[in-house]
Amino acid sequence: MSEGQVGDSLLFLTDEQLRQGIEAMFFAYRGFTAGPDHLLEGTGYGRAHHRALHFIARAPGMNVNRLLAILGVTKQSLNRVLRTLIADEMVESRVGRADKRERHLYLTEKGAALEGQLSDAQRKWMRDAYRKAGPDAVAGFRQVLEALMDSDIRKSYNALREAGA
Amino acid sequence: MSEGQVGDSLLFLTDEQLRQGIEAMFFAYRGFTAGPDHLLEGTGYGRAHHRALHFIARAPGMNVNRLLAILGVTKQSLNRVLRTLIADEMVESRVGRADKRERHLYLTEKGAALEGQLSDAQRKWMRDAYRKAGPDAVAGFRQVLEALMDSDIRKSYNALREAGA
DNA sequence: TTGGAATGTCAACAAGTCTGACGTAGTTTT
DNA sequence: AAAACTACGTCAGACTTGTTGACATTCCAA
Repeated sequence: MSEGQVGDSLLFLTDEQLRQGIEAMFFAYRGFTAGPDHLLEGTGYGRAHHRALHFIARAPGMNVNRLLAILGVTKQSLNRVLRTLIADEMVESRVGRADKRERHLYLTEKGAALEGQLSDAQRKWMRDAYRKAGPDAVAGFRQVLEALMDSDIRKSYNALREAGA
Repeated sequence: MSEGQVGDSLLFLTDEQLRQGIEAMFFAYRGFTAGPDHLLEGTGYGRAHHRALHFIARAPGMNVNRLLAILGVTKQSLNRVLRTLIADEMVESRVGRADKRERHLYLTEKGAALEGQLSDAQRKWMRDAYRKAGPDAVAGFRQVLEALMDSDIRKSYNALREAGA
């Protein structure tokens, strides 16, 4: 692509700067997921289970379709994860009252305990990074992340923000 | 971004703020990888191949062990990827001059062309996000990402930065 | 009431990761 | 020179997580 070295105020957009950003994103994502991944080692659960638990905790009563859209996987893929979580009594699936086709998802006590453990580890990692970088850096971080999202995904993200805030 | 309330300098460390950061990271990573993933659809290659191509492009002549450490996978896993890339003449593996046990990796013209395509797509996505967020946000973004890395990984990251700059 | 759409489940398969064991060539140590 | 170690490749087997295809149930609207 070779944006060529433009002028001063755009100099941070050289290919080299962009490449560094790409690599930073790659490496940071590893650090970001390492804690929960490690906690789940040998439990029979993996990252997919963590994600499901996270969003069910975040928006209890959510139906499967909604969760599907958030996670961006096929329903079959999610179903396998959900099946084991339900069998292990981590998640409860209740038939919808208004529409009986729907299944609404809730964490059990056991599920909430596990989710809390994973969440704590990940939040701690995130908090330490935030502290190191400082509040202004955090604001910028969030701005760039939001700009990196696909526009459809950004809708899910904002819906969750509003629900959670 | 609308950090909402805030005001005092520590409010950004509430659990809710941290959860939003975690979700933003998750969703942003998806947007970040979607371009190359889509380009590779139906080519027989996947994200693993992209990563290998990226780092070989970044530091040509790198040996297998070094690449292994950067990617954080086992040699068996990397080997499968590398085997197909070499068979398809995307990557060339040359016996080391000083130490003949080592294999040094280079992109062929064909490999460089493919890597360029993938890289262009990802840089374009990154550039657009950077433009939307602005230079100050980018600086903060990079600071937080660096703080999110595991310390071992940060060494690889910085080694690449020095090599590339 | 009947047919289509939405929701969710079951089954089979593919990609990519892992561990473990082994082979070969080259290097270093003794 | 022999022994030990290192770098790399490969085979085999397993697991997680993603995919498509087929199917059952439920709802809604023509």
